[in-house]
Amino acid sequence: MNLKELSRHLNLSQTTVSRALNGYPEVSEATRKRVQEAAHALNYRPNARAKGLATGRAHAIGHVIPVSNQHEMVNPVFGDFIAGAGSTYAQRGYEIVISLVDDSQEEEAYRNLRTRGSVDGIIMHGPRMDDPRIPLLTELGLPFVVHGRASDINMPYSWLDMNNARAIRRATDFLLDLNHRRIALINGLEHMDFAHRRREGYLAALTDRGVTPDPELMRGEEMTEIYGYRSARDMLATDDPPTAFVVSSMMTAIGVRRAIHEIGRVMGRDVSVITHDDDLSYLKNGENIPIFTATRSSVRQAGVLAAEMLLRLIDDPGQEPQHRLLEAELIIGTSTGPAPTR
Amino acid sequence: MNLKELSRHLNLSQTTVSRALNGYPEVSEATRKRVQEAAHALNYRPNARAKGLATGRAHAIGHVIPVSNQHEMVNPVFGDFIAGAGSTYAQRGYEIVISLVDDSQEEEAYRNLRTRGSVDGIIMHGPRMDDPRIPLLTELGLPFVVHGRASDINMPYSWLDMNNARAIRRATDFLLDLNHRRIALINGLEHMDFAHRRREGYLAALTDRGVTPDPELMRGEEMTEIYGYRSARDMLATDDPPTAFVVSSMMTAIGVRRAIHEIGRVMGRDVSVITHDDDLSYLKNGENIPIFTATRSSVRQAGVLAAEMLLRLIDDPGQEPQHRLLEAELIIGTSTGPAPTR
DNA sequence: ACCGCCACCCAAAGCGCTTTGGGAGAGTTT
DNA sequence: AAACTCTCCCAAAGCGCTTTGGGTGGCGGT
Repeated sequence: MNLKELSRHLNLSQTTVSRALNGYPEVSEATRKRVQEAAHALNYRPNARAKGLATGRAHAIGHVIPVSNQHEMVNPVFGDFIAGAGSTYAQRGYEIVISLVDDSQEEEAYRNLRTRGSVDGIIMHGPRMDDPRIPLLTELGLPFVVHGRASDINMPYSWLDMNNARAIRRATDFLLDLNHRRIALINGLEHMDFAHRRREGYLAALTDRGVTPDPELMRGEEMTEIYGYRSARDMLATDDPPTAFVVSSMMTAIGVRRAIHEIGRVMGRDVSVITHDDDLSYLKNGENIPIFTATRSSVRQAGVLAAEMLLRLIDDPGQEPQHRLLEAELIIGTSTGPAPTR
Repeated sequence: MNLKELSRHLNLSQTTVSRALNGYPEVSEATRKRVQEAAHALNYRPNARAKGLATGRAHAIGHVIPVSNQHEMVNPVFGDFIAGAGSTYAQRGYEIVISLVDDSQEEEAYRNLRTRGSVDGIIMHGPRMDDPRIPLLTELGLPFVVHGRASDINMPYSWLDMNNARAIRRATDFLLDLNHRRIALINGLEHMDFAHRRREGYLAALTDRGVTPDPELMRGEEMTEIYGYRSARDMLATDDPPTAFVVSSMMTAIGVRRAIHEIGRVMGRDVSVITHDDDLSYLKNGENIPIFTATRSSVRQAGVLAAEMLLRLIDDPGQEPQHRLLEAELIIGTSTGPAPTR
């Protein structure tokens, strides 16, 4: 059932039917109703491609997610982010187009989305410190919102970020207040902007209290469980082990916990752990009593807000770039306690 | 830059340019080369919508993922599956369109994808026992592949599944061989087909050895960490606690482990745990020595294979429905050991 | 010299929608 | 009654491609 058939069926022109369905005023309410009913009854749905061709709008949003083939990883955070964004899109009738793209050919992917016209806007994931994608997207002229920021880029662009520096700073301060001085940082890959900022927050907290950061206590890798385990195990086996860990993700913190358990220590008593918690749906940080003391910020919510921001940008393109900085909440769990006195 | 401009630039007709670029034989190799070079130089890329309109093919695959709004969960397995499928699509120039859909309006979503013509085929996720989507998709006539199966549906359709029954049966047998008799099953939601089959495998293993299944030792919920923790904690606190757990996901097994630790028991010695492992990229089951004894089957690989199957179906639609049953591998880790003698 | 056959190329129609630029008829002013 | 003004509706062009149905010129065969 297409427009032509429907209009013939109604003894109306395609113009009128199209207008009736799209809410234009040049059609009487009586006919509009008649058209709508017929459309519903005959199960008519406009063809998306034709509509797109005619209007120049794809009614779709592109999410390009970098898949570094060395790691073969897809960020676990992505599922929840997209779920949040998706709920916003759904309300507005937008589709989600996902491109999984090898690091090496990201530029090509973005250009493709642009020139092939498959999307009206893009959400960019996983920005690095000096991310070339930002100037590229700006040049392409396609509306986009960055989930995160890029520290070394100072051209204007729209972003939505969590205050990583402050969150980790608070976390570190929390441990310092508990008299910890040997505090390890189990960070994400530090060419990623969020990880860089977290490190800055960690360092600032330490130096402000006159604690000299120890390179032996700082790591930055892909945030797997194994990585947390390995890092904690190694660090705890040294002569001067950390008494506390600041960890970049729940998944990794679980690995840290495993290492602590393995050597018969008790988390929260012998060794403290504080982690960032993205509030993932399948990995909630406990129920009433949180497992981990954590800085919490819902990535799902970030998805909702980023999508709203992008749709605003698409709706009127003349707008200034928009920004939104989310603050993490500090959740006190049972994984932290005063530094053990020797 | 569009076809018209490009062809004018080359002093050729649109027809010839189009044919040259799409590899039709009616054009001399000399002109073809000339056209290709110009296209590349001028950064020409055909408009996807126009191409789609003309050919009737969207060059996109739809993934409709159910988002039960009661749970507000997006399956963590999804990220890896889509990464696998995406690598296949990328090679063939297909895009991924994702619809996140509330359980209640799934039918509408599928009909939409069909009649709006945004995709050439669909991969269906999370089939339930008697899933109405299968007859619906068959009726719609859109090629589709189910990731999983639906036990109560006996019409033909294409699917790719893991042998859930056998995997869990092997897992249970493994524990029985170690002399465990009080074996708990921490399953997924049992209206999901995979969970149903796992339960069948578990029950078959027990009854074959003359062990009467105890309803107190069987649970089925959304596979979060918390759920694993809570279930194990409760069961271990009873008068006749299980000595072993069969768990449906790594995430949940981690929760089980937490409960075991919490009461000061040692996993693998006091309490055994065997889990299914989807081999998720960010949650690898250890490195050389697996943490958990597990039945392993890569969901990423499943994504690759399902995508290939679907593309075959799209390429020649006259084909019979295809099937593929993957077997899980049994990985021996340190989380299992002989049943403690009282 | 004629015919037929390739090899190459082209004009134009068509995919299913939106949108421009009217146009007919009823009602209102003057 | 003529001149406007609305209100509703329509025909046709256009979005950027593919594809149908030729056309043209060169070559070999008779």
